[in-house]
Amino acid sequence: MRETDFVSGFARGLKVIEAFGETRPRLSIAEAAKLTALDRATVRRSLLTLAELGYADYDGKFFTLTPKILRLGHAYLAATPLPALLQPHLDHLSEKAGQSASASVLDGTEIVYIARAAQRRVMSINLTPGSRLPAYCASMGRVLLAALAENEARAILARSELKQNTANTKIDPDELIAEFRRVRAEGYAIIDQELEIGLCSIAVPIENDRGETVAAINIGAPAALVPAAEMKERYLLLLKEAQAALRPLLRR
Amino acid sequence: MRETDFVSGFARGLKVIEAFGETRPRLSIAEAAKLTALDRATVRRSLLTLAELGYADYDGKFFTLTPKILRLGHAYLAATPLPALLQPHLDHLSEKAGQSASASVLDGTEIVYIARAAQRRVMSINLTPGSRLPAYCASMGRVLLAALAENEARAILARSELKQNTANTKIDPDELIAEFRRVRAEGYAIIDQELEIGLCSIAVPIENDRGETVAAINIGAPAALVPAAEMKERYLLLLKEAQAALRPLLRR
DNA sequence: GACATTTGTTCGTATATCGCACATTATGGA
DNA sequence: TCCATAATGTGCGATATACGAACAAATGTC
Repeated sequence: MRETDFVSGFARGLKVIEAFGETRPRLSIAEAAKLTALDRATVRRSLLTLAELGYADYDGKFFTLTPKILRLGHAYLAATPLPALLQPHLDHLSEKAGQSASASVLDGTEIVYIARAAQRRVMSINLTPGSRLPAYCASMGRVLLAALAENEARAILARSELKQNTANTKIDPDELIAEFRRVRAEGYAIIDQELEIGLCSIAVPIENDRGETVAAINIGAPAALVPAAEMKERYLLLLKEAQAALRPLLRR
Repeated sequence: MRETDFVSGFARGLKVIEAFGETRPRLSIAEAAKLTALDRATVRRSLLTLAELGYADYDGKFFTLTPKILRLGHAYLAATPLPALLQPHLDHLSEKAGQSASASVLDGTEIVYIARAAQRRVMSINLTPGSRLPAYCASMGRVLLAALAENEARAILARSELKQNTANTKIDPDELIAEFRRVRAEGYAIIDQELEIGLCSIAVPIENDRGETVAAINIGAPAALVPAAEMKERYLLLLKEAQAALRPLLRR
């Protein structure tokens, strides 16, 4: 790609959108400039452009995103066949297991939920398509990282903020790499309260007809009801059935 | 706003992202140019920029969006307090009613789902935060349109593609405006299979402490189990309780 | 296999954007 | 109330981008 094939104004604008995050519903021009490390004048132009197009509101002081911004992310969910293909299988899994079932893909150091069939809430946070969790301590993340070449997985771990969420959380890269080997060999990953106390989950990879891992699906359950030791016997077969049913549907 | 406070390169790029839709998971440069009515050279630069930043993949022929694009929409859901405030109430509603409960806001002629507590699937389509439905034939849409000044509501109807989805669908603007008056007077809207055969729903507005309508919540049920005539007596009180509980929480 | 058509890429130039420095307007504390 | 500080708004030169057209490559058609 040549230098001139890059529209820096566009890239800057996207960076500004992403500056709106967790604890930042409203941003002033100066705040957005600090967060993005862009010039104030540039950020101001981007924000005014967003407002002009209806993607943001401006009260003269603060900018807030409008729901119109959801069109951008939704373009992916609507355009990609994967979520729609997975959804009925998640519904079925969720009903059979009586627990929540989800699907996700890898994006950098995080997993991104692309479909979900929820039962009663068990996690403290609300997961919806688009939600993100750190890959290293999530069952689907383990499966997706295990599918990579070992040096790639190690590189992602190196970029991850390995945080001790609970007493169970594994944060030693070597230990994690060893776990990835086990996941590759046995075809599933189980998480026992490494992300949040009280939550267990089991995940398997979803492969296309060439055997390439394109996503992961999981079932999550309260540790009080389903101890980690029972996850495998209760849910692995169900997950494997979905995995087998999906493989021929995923061409290319 | 001055002419030079608008970054057209950014606006063009956003238009390109939105070109990826329902039946268009993969776009060539020429296709994207047609859809956006932009010059091929311009679209090419935007797409290459997206690819460079990891928001799109490029195989030399077609571009596809990557899950990274979900960060943009998710910035809104994470940044806005409304979805998080509504979610526990939707969970409660859903459990009490044994049906799906949702919340949405208005964006142009459409409602946008911002939170949802789903039970068994009843609709043919899968609704998640970010999903859109035409406002004129959805219960939450009726509530949100009814909250506007009548000329504004009429303007939105004029821009809407009023489609006869089922035999029940109301598509006459005057009839719809009359229905909005009833909704304003009585404080709720009921849809009896106007969007899809077999689906009924009832919605109420969510107001902030100043009485401004900021969202709508609803309960949807299969018509076979809950006839439209029973929706009110079964669910209106539950919805009103949630409405009352939320009002003092929504400041500003 | 040659022609017509579509698609992708490159190039020069007119034009719009960027970042800086400065002007102006809010904000907050004594 | 005043001043200090920070935030926002603006004009301008240097620079980067968009446009349209022309060219190259691929695709489809007969």
